Amino acid sequence: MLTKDKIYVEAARLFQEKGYAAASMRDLAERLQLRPSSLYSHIRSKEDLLEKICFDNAHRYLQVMEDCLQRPVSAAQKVEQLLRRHIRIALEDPTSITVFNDEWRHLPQPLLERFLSLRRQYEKSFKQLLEEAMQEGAFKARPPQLVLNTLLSSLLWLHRLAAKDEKPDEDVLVGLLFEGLEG
Amino acid sequence: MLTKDKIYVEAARLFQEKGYAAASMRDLAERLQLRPSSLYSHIRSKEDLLEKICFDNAHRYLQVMEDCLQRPVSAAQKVEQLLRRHIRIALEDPTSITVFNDEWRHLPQPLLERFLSLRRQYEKSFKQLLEEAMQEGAFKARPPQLVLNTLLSSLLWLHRLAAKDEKPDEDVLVGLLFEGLEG
DNA sequence: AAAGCTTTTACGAACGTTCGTTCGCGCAAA
DNA sequence: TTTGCGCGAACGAACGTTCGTAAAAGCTTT
Repeated sequence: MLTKDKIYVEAARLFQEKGYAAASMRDLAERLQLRPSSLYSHIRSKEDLLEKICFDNAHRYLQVMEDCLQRPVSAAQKVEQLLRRHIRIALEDPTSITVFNDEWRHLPQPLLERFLSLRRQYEKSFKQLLEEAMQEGAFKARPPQLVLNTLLSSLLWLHRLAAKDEKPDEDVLVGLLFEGLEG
Repeated sequence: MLTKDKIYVEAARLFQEKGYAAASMRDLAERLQLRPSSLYSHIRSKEDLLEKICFDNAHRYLQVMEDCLQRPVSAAQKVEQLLRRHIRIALEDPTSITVFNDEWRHLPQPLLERFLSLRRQYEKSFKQLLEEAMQEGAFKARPPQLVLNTLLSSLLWLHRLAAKDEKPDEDVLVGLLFEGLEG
């Protein structure tokens, strides 16, 4: 594995454990058995590490959203597929998801604004999909904005459970979330 | 208002905005129109600020839990009351709740362990209450541990909405969460 | 395969900055 | 006269990062 990639992986772990601001480049170097200055042969700055982790995951979620939207199934089924893939990501890669979820606010401008824009785009798509499923009569829960928020809160909570090794079963969780939607 | 109290209030705001590690005592002093050194006439350290905010809120939640548990009503009604008071706290005081919720991990040992112990105690009571309501047949959603986590994730997400001034209506939210429980 | 050249990587030392905090002084209220 | 508060100055520590150097690795030409 390339040193560069190792740095990104370990950085995600470190940011997860201590938070971006409390994590130091000297911490990071020690974990990689390097001197602090050596890091800069591979990366440009600490902020770059955060940037890559945040945007890679943002694009990952947006890609999943795109995949689900263009499937030839009902809106409700699209939502289910979206939930499943969301759950899988959070359970399989809790480390970088934690950073994506909790540390993005330390992005410097103008990256912060670009990141928030991607996030709004994702939430907008999600909300439209929920509204579609409601119009189909598949979901009774309302209003869409609040349903979206409770769903997202549960999905973005998963990485904390995964980090504690309390991974819930995907089918059970999907069942629980769906029952709440069908009312 | 006493200077000391002003410091705690402003510290909570600052920690909310920047996170504990990224917030500096010089920031804090400037917002209070004081020089950094003057802070230390009133407080002992930055860590003390975090400690007070975290533990005050932990005790607040535990007090609410105690109140709800000893009411002479059904378990399901206790849960409803608990949700309502939870929601009210998060919407009315999102600032200190954010710190309580996101920044506790920067507590130094042994405070961290004491804090986590309070948290476990709270979650244990909540879970027992949910199980009771399930035995009464009021709730169909299962398993208790997962229901607890989805509920807590929604409740502990509220402060983010409140901070964005998107406060949901209490009755609507309780309705949504309860429908999910009743299945 | 050996030699020469280029690029990549690791390093020690050090830079300027910011951090939390301490100290002693002066002023104002009690 | 004591007590409490605000302040300027300064401390040592930790921070992200830069720089020049030297060894290592890769490539090209013999």
